[in-house]
Amino acid sequence: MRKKIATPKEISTGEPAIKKSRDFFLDVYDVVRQIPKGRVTSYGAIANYLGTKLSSRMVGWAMNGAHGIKPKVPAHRVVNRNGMLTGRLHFATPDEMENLLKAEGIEVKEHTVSNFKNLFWDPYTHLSL
DNA sequence: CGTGTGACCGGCG
DNA sequence: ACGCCGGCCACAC
Repeated sequence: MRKKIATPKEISTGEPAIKKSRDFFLDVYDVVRQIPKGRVTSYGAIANYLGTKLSSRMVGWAMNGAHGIKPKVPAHRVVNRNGMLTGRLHFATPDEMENLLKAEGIEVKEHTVSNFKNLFWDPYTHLSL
């Protein structure tokens, strides 16, 4: 079930979306949407699940366009390998990401998810190929 | 079509 | 522990 979604450019410019989206983006969004509430995962884990574990940066790029698209993409549940909220500055406000996580019962200190190890949700494991 | 950049990651000194 | 470097690949210029 993959529909056409806009690229970060198209979204940021408020374009009609739907043009030449990459399946990669869609796959990323699908995975992110499946992250259970109260759990988090990393860019690398998603990339790994999609078979392109060396392209974790693309996951971040995809998140860049995950804003305001529908269905909602819980981008706040994606952090880097250390549990750090590296993408927080890309949200409406610098605290948005942190607040969303806290609202789900996740403790955040110093821009880092506490007990990240336990809350980590690996799509490669849970969505078994 | 070449170059630079990035919400990353793993490896190496 | 810490910092640097290379790889990946889509996109903007």
